[in-house]
Order: sequence, then C-alpha cells, then structure tokens
Amino acid sequence: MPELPEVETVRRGLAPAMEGQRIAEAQVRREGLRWPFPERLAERLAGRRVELLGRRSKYILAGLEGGETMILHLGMSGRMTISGQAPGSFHHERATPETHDHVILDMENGARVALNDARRFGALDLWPTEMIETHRLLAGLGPEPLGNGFDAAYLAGRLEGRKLPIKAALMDQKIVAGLGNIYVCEALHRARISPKRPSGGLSRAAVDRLVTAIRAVLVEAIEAGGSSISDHRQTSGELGYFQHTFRVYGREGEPCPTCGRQVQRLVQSGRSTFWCPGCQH
DNA sequence: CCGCGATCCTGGGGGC
DNA sequence: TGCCCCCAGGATCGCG
Repeated sequence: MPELPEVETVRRGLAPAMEGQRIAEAQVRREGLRWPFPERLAERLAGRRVELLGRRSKYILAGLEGGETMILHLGMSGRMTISGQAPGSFHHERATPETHDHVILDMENGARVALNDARRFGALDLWPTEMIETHRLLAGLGPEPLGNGFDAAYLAGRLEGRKLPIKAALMDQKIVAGLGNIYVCEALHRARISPKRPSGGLSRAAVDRLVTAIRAVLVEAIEAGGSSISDHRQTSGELGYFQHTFRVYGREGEPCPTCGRQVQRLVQSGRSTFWCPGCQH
C-alpha cells in the first residue's frame, strides 16, 4: 500500500479539490472493498460539505458537515484521481470512469474525485467525528512518526524485552503508525541497524539513530511526492519520485551506496527485506 | 501474550 | 500470443 508519505501526498493533492467543497453527487459502484461499505453510502455523502481533509497513519480522514468523518484507506493498490472541469466552467462533463473506479465523488466545483483500487484491499467507512479515534481501524494505532508522541524514549520503551526482529517491530502499526515495507527498510539502512536484530537488544544510541532516520526518510519522501513502484500516483496522475532515492529497497545485488557491498534480500514474516550486510549490524 | 503463516484480490512481469 | 508461476507498498485472523 501506499505508506505514510504516499497517503500524505494524496491528501495534499485532494485538499484543493475537496476542502470546503460540497459533494454534489456520489456514485458507489460496488458493495464494498475489503469490507462492505456503510448502508446507503451514496445518499449519505451527497450534498455534504467536506470541512477538513486530514490524515492519521495511512488513513485519509474527510471531516464532513453533519459530524461524520469519511475514513479512506488505499490498501495496497489504491489511488485517488481528480478529473473534470475547472471551477466556473460551463460544461460539466466528467471523465468516463476507469476500470476499478469504485467510488466517484462529483464535487460542487466540478472536480471529479475517484477512488480506484484494483486489488480491493482498501476501505471506506463513515464514523462520528467526535469519537473518530474509537473506530476499529484507528483505535490502537501507535503515534504518528512525525508527531510529538514519537521519540527515542517512547520507542525504546516499546521495544524493551521484545524478541521480534526490529524490522517486524517497525512494521507493527501499534508501535508506530504509518510505516510499511519500503520506509522500514530504508530507515534501518540509514540507521545502520540490521533488520534481524532482536528489538529489545538495541542500544539507546541505535534507537536514537533509528528515530532520526525514520523521521528523515519520511520527510524526504513526502517532499518527493512519495514513491511509485507500480501503483502509487499523485492525484494529478503524476508519479512520485522518491523511488529514485532508495538506498536498498528493491536493489538486491546492486552496490550499497554507503559501503559498496551488494544489497541482500531476505524474507521476514513473509515480506521481502532489503539490507546491506556491510554497514547494517 | 508473542510471533508467524495464511489469507483476502488483481495485475504485471519473467520464463518457457 | 499464451500460460503458469511468482511477486507486490497492508492488515487481520488463527494457530502453536
């Protein structure tokens, strides 16, 4: 899936088209994605203004007029696209729906926003805004890695006594929210920590480096519009370009940019891990 | 509680 | 051109 930087890129792309705008009409073209959509979804969205477009972890949160929030998750292959006429245009023909456009929102300003998700691992739900943190998908999420609640003291506390590999710990959304396979691999490389190290065995200095590396890689990736491997697109349809900056992810057999040793691939918890045995210990 | 494997689904790419 | 196999950015569930 889009990880935090990709979701943040999508949120920023959607904001000008959606924030402060009313949803003129909604089309719901299937019953659900990973889970069934809420009852009468199209009717419940139509006519409502999007007051705020936010993000928590990998979820986009659209705060709607009337006290409900639309929760959007892009799964592994989800995209949000914007098409349609510029505001003020006389004609309001919208683009023909693409394959896998599951939900289409026609905004009052003429923009057409579509949720497209080939693999259908994504999700969309509605939940009362004032208790948004109690939604089952959001309850239990760890702190935002770019927020104040995430620092070395916190992370060290969560890793203490745990035997699972640090790679798996960082993938656990209850420990820190928003990281996925790409940015975990990249952050571990930057921090020079082996993905196989038992979580509880890291020195405080290593945890410090890890927190710094996680923050840095996320900030840089957001600035680059996220990473496009196969699915991620910015709302404009443009690719992200952080993938050109990967030091280890997807680079098995290539020289490590730090030490020149060949980047290795291993499988942990069924997922590929890319790392450099020369500089990660 | 902990850690891991299987699973949901489609599509793209490589090998034959 | 086609088929088969493998792989994929996620998150949940159930097992030992």
